[in-house]
Amino acid sequence: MRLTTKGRFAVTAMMDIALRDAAGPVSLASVSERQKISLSYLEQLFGKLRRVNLVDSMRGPGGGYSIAQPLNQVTIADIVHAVDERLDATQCSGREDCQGEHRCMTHELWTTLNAKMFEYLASVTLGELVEQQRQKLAVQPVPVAIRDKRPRRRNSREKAVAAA
Amino acid sequence: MRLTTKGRFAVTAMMDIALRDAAGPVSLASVSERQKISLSYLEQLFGKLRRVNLVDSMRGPGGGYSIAQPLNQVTIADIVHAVDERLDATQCSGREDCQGEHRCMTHELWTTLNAKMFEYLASVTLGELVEQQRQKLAVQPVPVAIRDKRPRRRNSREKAVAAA
DNA sequence: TCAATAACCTAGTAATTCTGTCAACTATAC
DNA sequence: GTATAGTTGACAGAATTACTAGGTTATTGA
Repeated sequence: MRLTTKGRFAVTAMMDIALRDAAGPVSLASVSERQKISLSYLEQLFGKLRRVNLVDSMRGPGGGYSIAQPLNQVTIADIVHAVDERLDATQCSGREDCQGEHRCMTHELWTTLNAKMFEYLASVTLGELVEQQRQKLAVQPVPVAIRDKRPRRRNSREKAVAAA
Repeated sequence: MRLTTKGRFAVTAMMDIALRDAAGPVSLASVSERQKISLSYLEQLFGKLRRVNLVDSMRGPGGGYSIAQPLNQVTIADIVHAVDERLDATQCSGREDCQGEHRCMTHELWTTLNAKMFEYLASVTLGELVEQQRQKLAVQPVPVAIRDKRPRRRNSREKAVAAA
C-alpha cells in the first residue's frame, strides 16, 4: 500500500467524475482542465482503472468515463491499489517460504503498519468523500455547460491541513 | 503526507532500534544487516531523523543511534514526515491566495483525505508498534552479541496482509 | 464519407529513489 | 598517543517511478 501523487491524482479524478457523471460520461480532457492534471497522465491512470472495472469508458463525441460501481462500494484502497502498484518493504516479498531470522524480522516489522494503513483506506469509500465534497462545495452535480463560472472564495483553516 | 518505501524504511529502522537500544546505542551497520537496507541509505535517512531530534547519535566504538524521545511520544507521522518530504497534490500548494474555481476545486478535493491520513498516522506511536512487535516476536531486547542465531519459523497468515 | 471528439497505446524524458565510494571527523581501547 | 570502530557528509551513478508527447483507433454527427 503505497501512497504517492499517482494515487492522489487517481482519487481526485475519480471524485471529479463521481461528482458529475449523473449527466453522462465525463471526458478526461475536462477533468484535466479542472484538476490541472496532464491529460496523457490521466489516460494512463484510467487505463488501469478501467482494467480493474472501476470505471466504464465510452468512445467518440460525448464519450468519456463514468464510475462503474455504486459509489459506496468503491474504496480509496481500491483506487490507490489499481494505480499505485503495491509496494513491498520486506525482502522476502511476502512469500510463504520466508525463513531465517533476518528476513522474518523485516517481514514482521512491516506487516503491522502495512495492514493498518490498508484497512484504513479500505474503510473510506468514494461515496463518503463525494458526499463530504458536496456539502463543502454546496454544488449540485450539474452539467459542465451550465456551470456557474464565478470565482468563489475558499474558507480558510485549510492551510495547516494542506501542509501535511 | 506521502508514503513510500523511504518512509517505510525509516519506520522499520526506528522500530529495529527501539527494540534494542535499552542495551545502548545501535549502529546503523547492524540495522542495515538485519533489515537488509543499504547502509548509505540509512545514513541519509538518519541524518534527517537526527536533525529533527527524533534520534540521538553517539560516535566512536560502541556508538550508534538511540531514540531521543519517549517511545509513545514519537508518532509514525513524525518519522514519515522527517524523511518523506511532504507531498502536495494541489496546484496552489495550499497557499492562502488560492482562488478561482479550478484551483479551489483541486484544493478542496484533496484536503479531506490528506487530513485523515495524517491524523491517522499521527495517532499511531512508535511505542505501540514496538509493543505489538515484542508480543509477536516474543523476543526480549537483548544485545546483539548474545542473540540466538537459530533460524525461527514464521507463523503463516501474513501473506494476505503483506500483499497489500 | 468526412470531420471532430475522445479513448487508447507506445515510447521517450524527467524526477526520484536507492547504492557505492570516498574522505573527514570522534570517541574509546590499548 | 595511536589504532580502531564508528558517525557524518558529499557526490556520482544505477534503477525505478512519475510524467509528457505523439500517434492510432473507435464513435458520433453532418
